[in-house]
Amino acid sequence: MARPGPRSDRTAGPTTIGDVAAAAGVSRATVSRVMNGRTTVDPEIADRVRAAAERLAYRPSTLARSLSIGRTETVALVVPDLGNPMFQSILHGVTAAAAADGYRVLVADTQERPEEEAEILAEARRRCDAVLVVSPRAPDDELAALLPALAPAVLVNRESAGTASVCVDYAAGTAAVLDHLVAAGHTALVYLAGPGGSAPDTWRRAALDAARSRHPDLSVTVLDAGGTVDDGHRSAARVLATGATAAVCFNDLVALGLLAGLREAGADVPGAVGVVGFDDIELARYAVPALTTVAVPHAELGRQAWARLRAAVAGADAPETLWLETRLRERASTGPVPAP
Amino acid sequence: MARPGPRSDRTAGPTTIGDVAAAAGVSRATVSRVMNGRTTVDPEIADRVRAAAERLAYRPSTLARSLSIGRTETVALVVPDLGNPMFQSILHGVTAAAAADGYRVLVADTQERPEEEAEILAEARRRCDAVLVVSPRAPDDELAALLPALAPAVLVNRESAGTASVCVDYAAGTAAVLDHLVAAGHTALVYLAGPGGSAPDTWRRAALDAARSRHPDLSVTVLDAGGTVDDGHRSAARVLATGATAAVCFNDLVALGLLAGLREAGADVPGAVGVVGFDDIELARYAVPALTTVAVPHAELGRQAWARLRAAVAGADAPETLWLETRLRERASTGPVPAP
DNA sequence: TGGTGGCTGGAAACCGGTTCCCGATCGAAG
DNA sequence: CTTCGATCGGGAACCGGTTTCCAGCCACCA
Repeated sequence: MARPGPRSDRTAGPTTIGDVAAAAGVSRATVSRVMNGRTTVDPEIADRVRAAAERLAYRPSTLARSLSIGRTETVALVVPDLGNPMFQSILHGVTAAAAADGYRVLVADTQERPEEEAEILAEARRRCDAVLVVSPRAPDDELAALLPALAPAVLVNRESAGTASVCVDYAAGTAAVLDHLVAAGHTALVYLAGPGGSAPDTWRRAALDAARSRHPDLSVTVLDAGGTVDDGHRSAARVLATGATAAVCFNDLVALGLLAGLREAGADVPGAVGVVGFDDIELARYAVPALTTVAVPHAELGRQAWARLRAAVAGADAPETLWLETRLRERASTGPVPAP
Repeated sequence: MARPGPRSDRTAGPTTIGDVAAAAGVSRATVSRVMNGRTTVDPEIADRVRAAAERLAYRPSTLARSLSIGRTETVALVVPDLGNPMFQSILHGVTAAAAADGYRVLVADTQERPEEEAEILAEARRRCDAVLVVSPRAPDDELAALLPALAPAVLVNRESAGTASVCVDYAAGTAAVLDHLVAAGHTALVYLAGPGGSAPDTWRRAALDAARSRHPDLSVTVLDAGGTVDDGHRSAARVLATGATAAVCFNDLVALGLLAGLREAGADVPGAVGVVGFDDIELARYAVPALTTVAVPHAELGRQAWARLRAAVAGADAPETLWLETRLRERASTGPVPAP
C-alpha cells in the first residue's frame, strides 16, 4: 500500500492524498497529477479522482507541496516598525500585488531593535521564497554581509551591490521642497531630521547641502527629531527658537506633530512658520492647515517591489535600482514668507 | 547512506541535515537531537555536530521541520482592508504579541470582496496553525458553516458558537457617547452608518435604539455613509441638511472626513455641529478640532487575540467572548448644544 | 562469569506531497 | 499476426526534517 495510506486507525486528521488515492482506487501519483491539471490522465479516471477529492473535502497540504516543489509562494516583508503608516502602506501595496499572483505575505517588524534585525531577517527569509527588506538601520557593511544569505531579496530605500532595490527619490523631492520655499522667499529653514543613520535621512541631508550651494543665502538648521508624531510635537519650541520661517520634516508624522505643537504654542501656520512633510499619508490633506508634503507613490512602490521580488524568485539578476519620483503637493501649510 | 545525504554532485542548495551529519560523522538523527537540545547525546559528539553545523552555516529548513512536527509556528490574519488604520493596529498588536512567543504572522486582505472571503480564509489557514478572522462581511450562517474547517480560529468583533472571540464593546461605547451628548443638551443627532451588515455597525444601531428608549426626546437619524475618509467627506451636506446638532460617525476615518467636509461647508465644529468618531486612531487627537472619539484598546486587543490564538492552537476549548471596554475621549470636536 | 539494566546513537518509518522511471497496454503499421 | 511506438499510470525515490524502535555497549551485581 502506498505510504501515507488511508489513516483507518490513526486519529483522523485532514484527509491526505493517500485517502483520496485509496477512495478512487488509484495511486498517489495519479491523484497528484489530476490535482495539478496534468493532461496525461484518462478523463474517466480523472473524474473519479476529482469526485473522491470532492467527497472527502480534500485540500492538498501547502506545507508538503512547498517542501516538494521547493517553493512556498510566500514572501516576507520586514519593516522597522509596523506602527508607521508609511510601512503600512507598503505592506498594503505589496500584499495586493502579490495576491494577484497567488502569493502571500509574511510580515515581521524588527521593533527598531537593530541587534535582532539579522536574525529576524534570516528567520523570515527561511520561511519564504524571498524577502523584502525595508530600510533597516543596519550599517551598510553589515547589510552587505547579510544579503547573500537572504537572496533572493529586494531592498526598499536602500542600495547594496548585487541586490535589487526600489527607492524613493527623496533627494529630488527635498530639492523640490527647498526650491519651492526659496522661491516663496524663505531663507532661514529648519530640517527636522529623522532617525540617525537611515538612508532616506542621509539622502535628504545630501539634498540640503546641494541646495545650500545652489542658493548661497539659504540657511538650514538641522535639528535631530526622530520619526514619530511625538517627536514632531516635542520639537515645536526648538523650531520656534531658531527663528526659521519654515520647517521641513522627516516625514508626515513628524510634520503633523509639529503642527499640533505650533498651534499649542500659538504660532500661526503658515503665517509665522511654514511646515512641510514627506510621504503624503492619507491624513496629510485633512490636517489643519492641510499639509504641504512630498507625495510618494505608495501603490506604485508596492507594485514595483513585488515585480522585483517576482523576478528575483525566478532567478533574474538584480536590475538597476528603480528610483520612484515624488511630487510636491502644495497645500495650506506653506505660503510666502511673511513680511518682516 | 542516510537519505538526504551530502549533495556532492547535485547543484548546491542550502546545507541540509544530511550534510552536517556527514561532516560530523554521525547520523541525521543525532544531528536532529543536538539541534533540538536533546540531552541524550554524548557531549563530545554534540560539540562535533555543533562545530560542523557552524562551519557549514547550517540552518534547519523551517518547511521540513513544520511538516514533520505538524506545526508551522505561524498564524494568519485576515482582514477586509489593510488600508484601514484600525486593522493595521490590530496587525501591529498581534504581530508584536506573537513574535514574543516566536510566532510569525501571515497577512491577507479580502479587498472587501466577500465572495472570495471563504477561499482566502481557507487558503490562509492551510499555511498556518490558526487564523485570526477580523470582522468579515460574510453573513452569520455562511461564517458558521466556514468556521469548523478553519479551526483553530479566533474571531475579532464577531461571534459564532464554538469559536473564541475578542470583541470591542461598541454598544457600551455608543451608549456612553449618546449619554454624553444628551447630557450636553443635544436631542437631534445623526449616525453615519458604516458598511452594511457588519457586526460592529449592528451593535452600534442596537445601542442607538436602546438610547432612544432611555431618552424619549432623543431623535437619531441614520444615514448610510461607509467606512472611509471620503465617505465622511461626502456626507457633510447630508448631515447639515438634517439639522442635527451632532454627528456620531462609524469610525474615526469617517469622522475626520466629515470634519474636513464641514469646514469646507463653513460649518463650525463644535459650534454648529459636534462630531464623534470611534477607534481613537493616532491622528484623532491631532485633528482640528481634536476629535472626540471612543477609544479602543488596540494593543490590548492584539495581545488578547494572540492569547486566544495560542490557547486554540494548544487545543483549548473556546472560552467565553472577551468584551473589551472602550473609553470615551472627550476632545474639542464636541461641546454643549448651541443656544438656538 | 553471566545476567541485567541503563544509555547512547543508528536505521528506518513518517509527515504529505511531486516526479522520474519504467512496465503494461493499446492502436497502428508492416 | 507480429512489431513498433506512444500513452497511461503505478512504484519508488525524493524534498528535509523528527521520532520510534532497537541493537550494542558498558557498568554493576550476584
